Amino acid sequence: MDVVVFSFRQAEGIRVLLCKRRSEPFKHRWALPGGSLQYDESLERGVQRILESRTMIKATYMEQLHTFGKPDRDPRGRIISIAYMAIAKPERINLAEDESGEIYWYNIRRIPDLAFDHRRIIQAAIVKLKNKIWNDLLCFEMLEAKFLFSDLEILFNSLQDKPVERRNFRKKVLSFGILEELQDQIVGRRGRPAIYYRFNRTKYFELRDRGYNFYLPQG
Amino acid sequence: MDVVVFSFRQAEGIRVLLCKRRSEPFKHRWALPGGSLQYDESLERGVQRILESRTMIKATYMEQLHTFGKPDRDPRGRIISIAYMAIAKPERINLAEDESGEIYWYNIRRIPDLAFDHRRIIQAAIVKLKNKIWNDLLCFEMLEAKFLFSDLEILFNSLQDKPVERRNFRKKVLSFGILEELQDQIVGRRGRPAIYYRFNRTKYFELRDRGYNFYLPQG
DNA sequence: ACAAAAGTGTTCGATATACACCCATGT
DNA sequence: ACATGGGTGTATATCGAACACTTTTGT
Repeated sequence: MDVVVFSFRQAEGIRVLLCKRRSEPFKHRWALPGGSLQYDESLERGVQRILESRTMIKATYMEQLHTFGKPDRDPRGRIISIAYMAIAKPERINLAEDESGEIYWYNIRRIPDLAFDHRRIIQAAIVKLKNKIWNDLLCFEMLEAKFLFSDLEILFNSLQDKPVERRNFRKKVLSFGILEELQDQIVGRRGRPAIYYRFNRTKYFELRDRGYNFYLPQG
Repeated sequence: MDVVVFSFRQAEGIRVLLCKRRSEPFKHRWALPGGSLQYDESLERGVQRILESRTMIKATYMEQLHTFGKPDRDPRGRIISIAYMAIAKPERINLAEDESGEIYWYNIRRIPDLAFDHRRIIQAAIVKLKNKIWNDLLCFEMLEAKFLFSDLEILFNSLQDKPVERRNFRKKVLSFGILEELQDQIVGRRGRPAIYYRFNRTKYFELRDRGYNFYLPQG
């Protein structure tokens, strides 16, 4: 199994977690965190176990991506990879200072050469992430509990070429009625202070279950 | 691997191909066509081979659905199923006269008790089919080369409770510019004769590649 | 005062929605 | 003639697209 773990911070953009391989094949190449499923664990538990044992990072969201099974995808023989897509909150990111370590968060626009077919897997995960963010508001899984509207804006912008139109974007997102404005303001920065928002998950699920459509235009 | 094969005919609606199991476990229960992947074949080829050997039916469209891996999903032990969704054209359907045979097309609203977790797999496939039909016009994969607008209408109606509004539906679908009106008319039926249409796949792909959005409203 | 970032309203065009009658054939 | 299924047009409401200036703070 392999996992594509994404995280987001305003300063760094969207990043993917990679591990440097310690053994052949592709020794010293960067690769997705991965490993073998144990006999009696579910797929989800297996992915969690592998991720945590390899990287000490816990995913806050996880979903099956695709199963990759080309006969020649692994030089060791017939190995099928059930790939998962996951999201980790930025507060969990405190390892890996630079690329010289064993683990590193790479910006999705600057992925190095990877082992196996892992580049393809990441591409597939990015496509899925995009869809989920635009259609299912998965964006809120990528933000901290309190966030600024500019965080959201930058998150969306890091997934497409043309930036969103701020006024329309704001209007539409707020119209869903799933954000709570906090009294808190961010200070100590230049410019007008921004308002913090919180995601109301309960309301979101309520609407979702009633078939409400969270599609965001201008994607 | 297991396959959920769908087909459609105006008279019968959307149906799923099921096989009666010949061996334990779940002997004599209905189940999805399935089998084991061979060492050196790709997932797609494996599914095709299994489907054809079990049922003599060739799928005209195929796509990976999901991998099901609960530890207890198979009483024989840890068996993971990579499930595919497929579509067969109605002209391929000429076996299986009734439910007493080995193979039968069951209407998706009248699925019997199934072996393993196959009911879940079918549910997942139906959700995916719905999405694909509404957003990617997968509907045309389910129709014959020549078809009537009423075929389309009935196909859409068999996936949702409220019927589509005929005038709006027609207007929207025609606005995509991917249908060609044929000179042919259907005869020998009561009522005003209907016009045959043909799907222009080339135009469809052209538009698709330019990011055209084939979303159909009122879903 | 100025630079930097946050916030806001309106107009216009496109498209989804709602709705009811006429048409062409077989019987 | 009538029953059956096929085909069509228009008016209204909603929503997406486009667009530029004001506000509030730090320096």
